[in-house]
Amino acid sequence: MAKNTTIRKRSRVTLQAVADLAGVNRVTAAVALGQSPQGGTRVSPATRLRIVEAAQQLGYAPSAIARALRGERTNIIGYYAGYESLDAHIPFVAAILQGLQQSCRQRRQDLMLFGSFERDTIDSIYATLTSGKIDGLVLLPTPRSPIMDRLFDSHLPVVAVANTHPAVPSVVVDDVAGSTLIAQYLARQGHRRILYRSQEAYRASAFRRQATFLQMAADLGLSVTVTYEQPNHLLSPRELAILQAPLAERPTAAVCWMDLSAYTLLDQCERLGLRAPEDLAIVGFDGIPLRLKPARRLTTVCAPWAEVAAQAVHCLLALLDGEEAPQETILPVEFMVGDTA
Amino acid sequence: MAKNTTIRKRSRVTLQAVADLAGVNRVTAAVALGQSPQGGTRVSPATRLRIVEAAQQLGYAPSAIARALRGERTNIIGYYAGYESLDAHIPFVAAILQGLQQSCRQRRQDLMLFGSFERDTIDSIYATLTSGKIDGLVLLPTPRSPIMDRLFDSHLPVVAVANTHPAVPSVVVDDVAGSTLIAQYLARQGHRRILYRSQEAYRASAFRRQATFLQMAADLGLSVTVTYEQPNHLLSPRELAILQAPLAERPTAAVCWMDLSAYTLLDQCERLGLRAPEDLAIVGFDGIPLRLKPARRLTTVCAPWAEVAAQAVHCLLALLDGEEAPQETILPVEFMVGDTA
DNA sequence: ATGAAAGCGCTAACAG
DNA sequence: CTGTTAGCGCTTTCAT
Repeated sequence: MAKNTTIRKRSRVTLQAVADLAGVNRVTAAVALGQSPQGGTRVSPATRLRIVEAAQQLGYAPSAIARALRGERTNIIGYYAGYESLDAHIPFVAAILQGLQQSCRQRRQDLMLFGSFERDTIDSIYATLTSGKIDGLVLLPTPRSPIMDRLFDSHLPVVAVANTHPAVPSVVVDDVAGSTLIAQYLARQGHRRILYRSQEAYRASAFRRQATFLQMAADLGLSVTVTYEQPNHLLSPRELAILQAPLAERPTAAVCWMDLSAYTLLDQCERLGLRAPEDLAIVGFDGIPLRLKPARRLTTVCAPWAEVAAQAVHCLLALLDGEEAPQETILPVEFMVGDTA
Repeated sequence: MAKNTTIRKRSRVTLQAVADLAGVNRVTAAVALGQSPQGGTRVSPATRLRIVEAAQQLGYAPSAIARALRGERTNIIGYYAGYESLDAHIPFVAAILQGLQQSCRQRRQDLMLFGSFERDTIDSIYATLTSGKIDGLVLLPTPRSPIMDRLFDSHLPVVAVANTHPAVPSVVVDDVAGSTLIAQYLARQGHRRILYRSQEAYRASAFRRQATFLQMAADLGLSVTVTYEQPNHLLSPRELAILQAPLAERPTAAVCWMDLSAYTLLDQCERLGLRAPEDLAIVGFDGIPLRLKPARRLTTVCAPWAEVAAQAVHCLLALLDGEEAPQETILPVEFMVGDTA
């Protein structure tokens, strides 16, 4: 019952075989079948027909590898997100992947995904990335991946997404506008004491959001306390203390640097008996439409992450074609009122 | 202000360059640097050292493309899921991607993702897949992709995940055990009239779940009505009618062929004023732990999809190494009681 | 309109 | 221990 399978060794149908069957030279076949410049004039219609038929009959498929070796271009682009950041369960990641996948297909590029584990050495990752399989890399700069600096010295073209990096062109969302909208909304709702929930590691984007928010809040006369979430998004002792302070001192709203952080806060607040938005208004940042209805519709700033990824692919291809790419592309965001603030 | 970037043309450091610098022949350098069989004995320690230093100095990275052309092996494996089935927002897909990514990294393979649009022709997809960039393919057989049959005629090694396909080895979860557990649980809870929510298109796995459930239900004396969900998982008019029938006729439990379907049902029931589980118990199938707390904790069968993907990679690599692969690998599932049934 | 030559970067097989 | 030869499949350039 347990039937097993082995494979016959793959024997590729080569251009030579097609040429032989059609009775012409390899080159003639190549020109007839490929999308060469002189394709139209070079081969006579009759020969071309013979060649095409031969190819069809043999099931010829050109070898992308040979082409790549010859042409210095693989038409593969890579995505690398640093340690552990390739978890597609995270809506942000899923959106990026979606955008990459679609734009790659549109531009006839193949997409290669690179993950890595903690234990992988920089050298091994660097080697993988620069082995020549990919023409260029879309990169999510993360603080924990010191690979970045190595990469920027290499000759591999790189475009950053979501976080800027001084050394390469990047595609980001309008963190300034997003944070401004949040501050204005909360001020308009009458909030005066705000908790801003940030994160330790330096990320350009998170930093911009925070800096902008603090600036705007100051302008609007809001008082802000900044805390830093723990790695798992859980509440730190300090955050606990702040949230359980006497009513008159306690913040009435919390702004989180990203949605996941906000959802966790929401969850923890429920356990503490704090209702949102009555006891604590909660706002996030990301706003990806979810397949699965989450427990609460978060008030947040919607960022077009898929579009960010798509733009990054376009930039990368521009670079590869020797064109210029803008150092920073900023995509607009939209404020979205949910039921948590 | 708008600084722009172009790239210097990539000029690869070749083996020849390293050899020249070290004052040896290309081949000697190749042997010294590569993981050749005679690596240990062939090159003298002194020469090797010179070569390694030269390589380091020049920043030599071997060309994976050239190796692939030479060795008939790219060490890239592909994943293809048919039209539109590469949406990482779907937890199932995310889990598969996760499993692929991790196992690929472990086995030192690179992972290439193939998506496709409705408008892509079979030929173009087929060409992409068989262009020689990948050594083998992990495939999610879906009813809407007639590419399958073409692929199985090609020489590209394929392993199917989630759904069996007669032509290739496959890795699936234990649909029989899962459906059995569900039927037994519902019977034990005292349910007698069940709605089984299936789907039209033929999927081996969905079919197994349904057939098993019907069989078990019959054995347990449950009466089952089968409906087929609409493409968007929404309720069909017939389903509406059934759910709103008089209390004495109405089913007391609904079993959905997959979680997404169950979540949608849950959502719709709320709107109809049907509470779960009091008015209608709801059970799903998939059970992927979610990052975002969903509105309800679904009662479901947990399937180890990431593990399925990992196993598929192992199978594929076995095939590629000329070994045998089991025609069908079945991974165990686990029944998980949530708060919807 | 077609063919011949050369070479992308690498490595297995055989000399020396 | 090291070098030479040959060729993976393709395409660009030059000659016919």
